[in-house]
Amino acid sequence: MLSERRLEVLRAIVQDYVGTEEPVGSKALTERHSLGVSPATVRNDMAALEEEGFIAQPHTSAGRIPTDKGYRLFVDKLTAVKPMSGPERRAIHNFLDGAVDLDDVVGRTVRLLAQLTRQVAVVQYPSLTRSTVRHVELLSLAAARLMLVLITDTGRVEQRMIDCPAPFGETSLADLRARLNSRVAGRRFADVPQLVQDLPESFDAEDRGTVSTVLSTLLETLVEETEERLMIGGTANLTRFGHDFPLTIRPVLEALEEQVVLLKLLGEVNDSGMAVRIGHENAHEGLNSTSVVSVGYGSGGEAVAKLGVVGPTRMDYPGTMGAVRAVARYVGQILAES
Amino acid sequence: MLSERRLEVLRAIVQDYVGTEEPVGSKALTERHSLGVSPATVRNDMAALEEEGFIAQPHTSAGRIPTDKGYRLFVDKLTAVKPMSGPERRAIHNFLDGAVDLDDVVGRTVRLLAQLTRQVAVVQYPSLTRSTVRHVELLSLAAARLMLVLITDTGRVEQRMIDCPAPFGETSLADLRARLNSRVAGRRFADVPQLVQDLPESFDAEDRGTVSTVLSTLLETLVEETEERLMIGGTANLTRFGHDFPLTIRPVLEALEEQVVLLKLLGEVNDSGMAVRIGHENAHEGLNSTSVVSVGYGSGGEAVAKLGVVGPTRMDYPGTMGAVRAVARYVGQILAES
DNA sequence: GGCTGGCACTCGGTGCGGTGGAGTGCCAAT
DNA sequence: ATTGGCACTCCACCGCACCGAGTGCCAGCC
Repeated sequence: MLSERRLEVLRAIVQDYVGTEEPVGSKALTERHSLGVSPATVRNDMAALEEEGFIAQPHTSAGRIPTDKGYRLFVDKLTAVKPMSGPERRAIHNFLDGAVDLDDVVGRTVRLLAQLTRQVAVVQYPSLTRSTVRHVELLSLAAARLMLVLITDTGRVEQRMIDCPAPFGETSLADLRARLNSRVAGRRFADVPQLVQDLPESFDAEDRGTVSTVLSTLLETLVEETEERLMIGGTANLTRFGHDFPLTIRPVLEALEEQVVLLKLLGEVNDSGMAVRIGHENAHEGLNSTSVVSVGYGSGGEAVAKLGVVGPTRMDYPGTMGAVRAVARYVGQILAES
Repeated sequence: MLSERRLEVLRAIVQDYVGTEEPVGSKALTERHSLGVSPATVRNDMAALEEEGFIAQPHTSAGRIPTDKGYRLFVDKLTAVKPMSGPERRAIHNFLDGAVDLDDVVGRTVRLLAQLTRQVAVVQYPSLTRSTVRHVELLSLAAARLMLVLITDTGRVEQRMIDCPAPFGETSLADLRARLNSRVAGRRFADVPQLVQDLPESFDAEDRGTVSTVLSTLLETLVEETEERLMIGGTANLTRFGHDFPLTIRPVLEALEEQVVLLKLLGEVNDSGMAVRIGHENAHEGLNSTSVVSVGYGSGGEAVAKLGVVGPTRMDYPGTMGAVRAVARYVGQILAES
């Protein structure tokens, strides 16, 4: 195992490198941190750290930079989430509090997160399958044309057009609406399919076709929308990194445009409720030089969606994690209130 | 006025520069285009064009590049919109046809446009004020809690929570819903305010407060949402330009994140229904080295929103304009069908 | 054994002068 | 009005030397 001081050296290297964006040498380290030892000693420690794969040098006779493995150790053992200050927390709350609807909440969250972390922010809309149904509405638009509107407890609304196989009377419509709602209101979307399974049977033969159509549209909606929506922002922050970066920025922007990739990115969340993926830990190779900090958020105790930040592996992990956690917490509150 | 041949030279310069991204010289021009004159003659023409401000040289003894004014002349007089080929048109239609709801239509449109033009695509959601009301729905969520849902003929849906000053009975609710719809359904959103003005008066005193609250929420929604929503995509395409571009790309990304700027960007549309803003013609200075091609689209004859493309001034104008026009046309069709 | 100062070495970054080539402007001739 | 010829300009590229930060290693010291 590495000695205490060597870990301290690694921590110092990470901190300095994050700050300066330049490889850090032994002399600079001893000057900026009171390690109580000479540069020569630090050099020995660095050699050991390099041997173990925590740091690397871009070329002989340059300073060291942390490897993905080094950042991993730093995040896991050498640092703690940095909490937001009181004023910051208030500002977050105030900013989110003015939102008028779900789109607005998500939009504000993205902007806020991008601004706080000065990185790219990604916010997933509250998922349907993990939400509960607040209300199902059926509107008659024309003789054989219906509109289905789904409303979740998180304020999300989905709608679909339905062409009925046969005209559907206003009373049948009211009937279906009432029965649907009594069965599914307040229940989780995931449970809807089995809750409505036997519904067509209780209708007259002539209406049964339409009822089935409506139900299958409803179920389709649940499936399609499991492919979640999300919003991103702060892409301009990408330009703050590496001066080399046509090469760096291109694949990142490309990855950010693919919903599927992004959703995977937010990925699983660990014990403490927060996930940090560093460099090559991200499956998508365009993101091999970025890190992702993500966390679930929700109106109640349970997570209904995720949000996170994408930035260079060389990022301020404690600060970023603090901001992400704080924002998630307040978004949850806002959703619960609405 | 400039002679015919000089215009021809300008056209050749624009085409070559767009293709090669490098300043074009007199010799290269005569080789790649059959102008029927010698390089020396072309040099004279170039000197004249430069005198008039249509082209410029980055430095003495380099080739010429078109100025904004040069592109302007090119777009206005020297070229025509390039129509899409049959297969391309079919592909566009097929791609858009699979959309399940408005978000999906807009999302697909953005991706399509970005891919066709290989530039940044911007698509505005159909505006509320220029749409007509399909239906207004009022749902009772709790004793004194309502949800207002607005549905437009373009498939857009807006919802708002309403806290009532007093409990509101189911019959009153049905009454209000019916009266509201009979007044506004099929009418333009812009006309709604005056159509509902006298509605509270026809209700009992006890319900009047709630009715007013509902109406004011409705009107607020119209106002807030006049601040339109939009979607952008294809930002990765920005990296294809100028190798110099931390400086170039940064302000563009920043501008793209500001809704307000973007909406202004789509701007007015000229006679032919298409607007082209070149370089400094864009008010926002981050976009001084980009051009914007925009056009209105709509389900009927009338435009309900706009879409467009943002790219370098050095872009393929005929092709881009063709793609933008074609996409707008097909999106209009899709919206009309739904 | 671990820490330190000293020292030779490596290697990327920077500044400089020379060269080549593309492109221009001008002019005299057609 | 067009053209070929010609001198000139200036950027891009190349090789070179130099500088300095940083390293690895070693001998000495605690």
